Amino acid sequence: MLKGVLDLCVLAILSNKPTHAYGLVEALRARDFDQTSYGTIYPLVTRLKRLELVSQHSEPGENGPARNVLTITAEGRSALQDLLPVWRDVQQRVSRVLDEVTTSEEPSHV
Amino acid sequence: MLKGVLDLCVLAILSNKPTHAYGLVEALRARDFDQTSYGTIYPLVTRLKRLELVSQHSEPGENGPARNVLTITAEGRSALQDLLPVWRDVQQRVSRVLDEVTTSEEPSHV
DNA sequence: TTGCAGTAGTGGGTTACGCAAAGTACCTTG
DNA sequence: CAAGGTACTTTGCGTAACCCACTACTGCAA
Repeated sequence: MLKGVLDLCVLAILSNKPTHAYGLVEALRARDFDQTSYGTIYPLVTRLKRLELVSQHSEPGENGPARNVLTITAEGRSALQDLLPVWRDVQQRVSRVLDEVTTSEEPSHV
Repeated sequence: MLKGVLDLCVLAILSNKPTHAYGLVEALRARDFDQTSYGTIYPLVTRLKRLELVSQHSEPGENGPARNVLTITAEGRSALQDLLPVWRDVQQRVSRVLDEVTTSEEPSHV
């Protein structure tokens, strides 16, 4: 249902600017997705490539080996636009259920 | 990371009033969790029982077989209170990443 | 008795995430 | 030029969640 939010995040980041997988991990970690590791991102990227939502091309590394830079495709942007409302929808549904809790709880402490 | 939101929803509903598993499915479906099925809820409930977050007692069914009514335990309420901020946190992190998209996208077509 | 609606439960398949480890290419230093 | 460090890539395994399909049982109505 809502697993795959990482896909969404990766597409979002890529829609800003092309990045290589290693950079994606750094970007996500900088955004408080601390536990995100290479073992999570690389298979995810492979999946996105297979679905042709991102394309990959090699660039000579500035200080290191060549980098496989990932660029979001038109299809990827389209998928992103499709997924955005899905996420917002899930978010709303969950929030609505959770609101029932706080409403029924007396706001005693805190 | 955020799979398991259903657990959160179930706990939230149970915190309002005790319900049997069958009723949980109905409650969730009424809240637009359309694809939620018995095969999803029953194992989930079993898990919650094993963790002692909910307790179960049998009640004579009004129109049908006896119902196994689920009640949230104190431990369950505590877990719920712990999980709530986690969800809100994930929600915020994701939203922040996704905001980068809409910000960088020019609002041309719809 | 048959049939149907309400209720309970299980098993399998798919997929995603996290961990850990390893392998490769480039640069720097000695 | 050799050694080591760093940037980068890749893979495999384990765990767990969700969905689907199926079975089975109870009670009531026709």
